[in-house]
Amino acid sequence: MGSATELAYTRIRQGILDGAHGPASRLREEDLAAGIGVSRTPVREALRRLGAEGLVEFTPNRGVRVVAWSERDLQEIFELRALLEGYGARLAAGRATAPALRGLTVLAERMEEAVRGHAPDRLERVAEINNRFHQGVLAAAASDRLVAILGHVVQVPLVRHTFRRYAPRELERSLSQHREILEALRQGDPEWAASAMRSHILGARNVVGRAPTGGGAAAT
Amino acid sequence: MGSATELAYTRIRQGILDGAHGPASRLREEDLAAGIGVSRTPVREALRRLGAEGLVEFTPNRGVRVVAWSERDLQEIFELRALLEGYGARLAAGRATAPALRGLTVLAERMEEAVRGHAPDRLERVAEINNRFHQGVLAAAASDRLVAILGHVVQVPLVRHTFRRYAPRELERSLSQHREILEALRQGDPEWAASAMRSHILGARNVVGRAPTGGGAAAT
DNA sequence: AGGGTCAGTATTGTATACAAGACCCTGGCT
DNA sequence: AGCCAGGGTCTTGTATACAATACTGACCCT
Repeated sequence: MGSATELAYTRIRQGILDGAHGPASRLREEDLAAGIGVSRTPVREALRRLGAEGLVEFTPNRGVRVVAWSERDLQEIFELRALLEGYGARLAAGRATAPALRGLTVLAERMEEAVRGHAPDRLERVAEINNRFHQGVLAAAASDRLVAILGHVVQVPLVRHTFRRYAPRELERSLSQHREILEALRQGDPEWAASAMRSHILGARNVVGRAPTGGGAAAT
Repeated sequence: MGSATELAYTRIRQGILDGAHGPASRLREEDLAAGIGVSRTPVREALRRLGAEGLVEFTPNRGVRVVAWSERDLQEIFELRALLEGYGARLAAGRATAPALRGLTVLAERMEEAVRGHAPDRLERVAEINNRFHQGVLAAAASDRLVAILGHVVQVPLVRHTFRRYAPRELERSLSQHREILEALRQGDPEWAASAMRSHILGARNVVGRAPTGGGAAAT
C-alpha cells in the first residue's frame, strides 16, 4: 500500500470530500505535494486520476480546480442514478445470495437505529450506512462495469450536498423504501426491485434543489 | 495538439484501436516513449488516463496491459449501452433541434449509400458513420454527463470486435432502425425513440458472441 | 489618465536521474 | 534430478532539475 501515488490520491480525494478543498477551489501541485510529503510526480498522477473520475477539472497550463456542481448537474446525476441503480436492483433481484441479503438486512436495521438514535454524529452515521446499503445492492448485481460507471456518477461530495435536506418524514420514507427494496430482492422480483429503487432515488432528487431544512440526514 | 501528453494519449489510444497493441499485450513505457518521441513522463500520464477510461489495466510494479474483453464483458457492455443510449434517445426526443435532426438525416442517408456501395473500405466507412450517428443522437440529448459515461462504456475496440459480424439482412435491419429512431425524434416521441434505440442495440448484442460471418459491417 | 506592452514571477509541463521492486537465470544443495 | 536461494537485470515508481507558458505589475506611450 505504501505507494506514494496511492497516498496522494487518497489524501486529495479525502480533502475534497470533507470540504478541505471546497468547490471551484484551485489546487496547486506544489502545495499538495508539500502537504502530503511526496514529490509533485505522484501528486500529478493522482490529480490525473481524479480528473478522469470527474472530481476535478483540468485547464491546460492553468492547473486544476475542484469541480463545482450546478443545479442542472445535480438533476442529471440523480436521473442517471435512478436509471443505473434501478438497473442494478433489477439484476440483484436475480442474483443476490443469501449472505448478501443478510448483510443488507443488517444495514437496513442499523440505519433505522441510527435515525432514531440521538447521537450528535447521527447524520454522518446515517449517510455512511445508507451509502453502504446502496453499495451492497450494487455488489449483489455482480456487474463490475456497473460499479465502475456508478463510481463516476455518484460522487461523494454530492452526498454532502444532499446532507441535512431531508425532513423527518422524508427520512422515514427513505427507511421504508430500503425495506421495500430489500423485500423485493428477497422475493427475487426484478421489476419490483427496480421500481422501488427508482422511486427511492427520484424522491431524493426532489429533495435536492431545495433549501436545507436542518431536520434530517442525507439518505439517497 | 502541442502537448506531449496529449500526443502520447492519442498515439497510444490509436495503437490500441487499430490493433497495433493487441488485447492483453503488455505496454512498456520506455518503448512507447521512444516510439512517440517523448519522455516517459507524458507516457505515464497518458497511460493513467487510458486506465481510468478502461482501455488498459494496471498492475502495480508490473506495468500496463491492454484490456481483453470476455464474452460476459461484451454482454454487459451492450446491456448498459441499451440502457444508457435508450435514455439518451428519450431525452433527445424532447430536445433535438432542427439542425441536429438534419445532421442525423444526412448521416442516415450516407450510411445507406455506404452499405449499398462497393468500395473496398465499405465496412470501415459504415462503422464510422454509424458511430457518428450514435454520437449525434447522444449530442442531441444534451447531457454532458451521459456523454462522459458512455465514453467509458462503449470502447471503440469493441466496434472492431463487432466488425464483420453482421449478415446482410441484419445490416439492412440496422439501417431501418436508424430511420425509425430518426422518425421518433422528429415526432418528438420519447418512448418510441427510447424503445427503438433499445431494440437497435439489443439486436447488436445478439450478433456479438457469434462467429464472424464476413458478410457485413459493424453497425451498432 | 487610460491602455497596452514588456519584463518578472509563479506554476505547470517535460525530461532525466535515481531508487525500489519484480522477474529470470544460474549455481549450489538435498 | 529437482528445488530453493541469491544475484543480476529489467521495468516501474519517485524525485528533482529544467523548459515553457500564463499571470502580475509597472512603466511608457498615446
